[in-house]
Amino acid sequence: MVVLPKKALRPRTVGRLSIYRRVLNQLLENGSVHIFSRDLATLAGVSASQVRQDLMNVPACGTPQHGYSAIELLLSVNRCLGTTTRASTVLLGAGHLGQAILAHFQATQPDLEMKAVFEVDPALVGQRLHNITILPLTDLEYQLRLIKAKVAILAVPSNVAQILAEQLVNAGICSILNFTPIRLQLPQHVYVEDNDIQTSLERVAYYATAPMNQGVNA
Amino acid sequence: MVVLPKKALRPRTVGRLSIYRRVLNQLLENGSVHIFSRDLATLAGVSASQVRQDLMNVPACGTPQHGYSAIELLLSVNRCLGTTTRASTVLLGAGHLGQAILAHFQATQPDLEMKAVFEVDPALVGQRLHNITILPLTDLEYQLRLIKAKVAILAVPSNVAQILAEQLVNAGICSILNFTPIRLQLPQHVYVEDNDIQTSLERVAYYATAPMNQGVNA
DNA sequence: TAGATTGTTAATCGATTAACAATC
DNA sequence: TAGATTGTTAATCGATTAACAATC
Repeated sequence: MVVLPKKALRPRTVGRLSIYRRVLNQLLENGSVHIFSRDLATLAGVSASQVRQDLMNVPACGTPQHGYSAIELLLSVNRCLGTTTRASTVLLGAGHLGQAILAHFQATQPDLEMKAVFEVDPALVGQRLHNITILPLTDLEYQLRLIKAKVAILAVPSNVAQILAEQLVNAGICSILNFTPIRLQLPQHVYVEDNDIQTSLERVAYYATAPMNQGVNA
Repeated sequence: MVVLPKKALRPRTVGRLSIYRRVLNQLLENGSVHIFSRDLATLAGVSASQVRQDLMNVPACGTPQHGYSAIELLLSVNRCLGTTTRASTVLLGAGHLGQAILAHFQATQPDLEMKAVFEVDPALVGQRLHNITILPLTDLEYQLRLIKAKVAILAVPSNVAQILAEQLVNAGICSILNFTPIRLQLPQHVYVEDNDIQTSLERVAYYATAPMNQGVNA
């Protein structure tokens, strides 16, 4: 096991490490002490090769006899994904989807800290949601700078997605989780993750009827 | 342009065709008649090569002078993705996320027809949501067979995800949109699309702080 | 016609899987 | 020790990009 100079992980690797982390937490709750790559693979829905390949980035340290120490591996993955500082986060859009996302925050406590919720609908502005006051979108950029927001979650109507995204970037946001079906046109340095429910729906519709013979599974 | 015997499209291709479809609809609303692969590419956030590669599956028929006819291309994509029959769909879980998904249905009318909503919480059972009565999870399999459900959307707590998924498959479901963070263990013939908000959150968190130098964009 | 674009094939790139020496 | 597993490199697979003849 060789420790390389730290390098950015690929998005898919980060996704799988995040899954391994959850599996490990679950295992520890159930009293497991050690785990083999094969078993971790099964629980995470990937191949054993993939697990070992991913763990090269962590880095992990297993033995042929017991595999990996569950607790050590978990700590190592945490260190790799960087739980040290919780990035300052804002949510745009307090509709059903926005509220569902806030509920996720409550339950899972990711490496993010929700600092503010913004909303156009005047009926919602001023209300409190999970202990966070809903702010108007009018002085968005000022507020973002004030709280030094780094991450934004975009759960607003399509027609305002691009213009709001540009304001976000202007105000220093560097990572966006985009729930709108619009493909945002932004500078390269901004990380954008699209979570497009509309496309997801159309894909399950397609495979409900289409010839799905040759194990085309996701 | 050669018409090949129809073959299942790959998930990513389906996703992009779904995006092209939306872009084309928008263009037609704005009065565009023709479109070049390069412009479609820009609007969809992909390369022109990618667009032409995808359109080989449709198939499309463009000219060097005007590119593609927007309306013909749209119809062709629709035919390819198969809008003919709307697959019978059910939603499991009527929490915030479930309600947000139902709202998407209202707005976008995908190639799915929502037939029933199931929920454990007795307080919600019996209520109506977007004109659909919320049913209890007790006689799930019977109800699914009754309405010949083909697609299921899973928006339930993690701890019941696997057991419910198995019931779904038993009752003839062949395509699942999985919003839980659990990786479902199901037979190969079932298409499962994971839309894991928790992982999405952890990924944007990672790229908010991590070295994100070499255009690692999604 | 001249020139830009299409449809398609070839090349590249990245991600996953297989293989295997080292190891406990 | 014998045997199964790790860490790592090589091979494969699939997806994206580049190239270019055909074309309008």
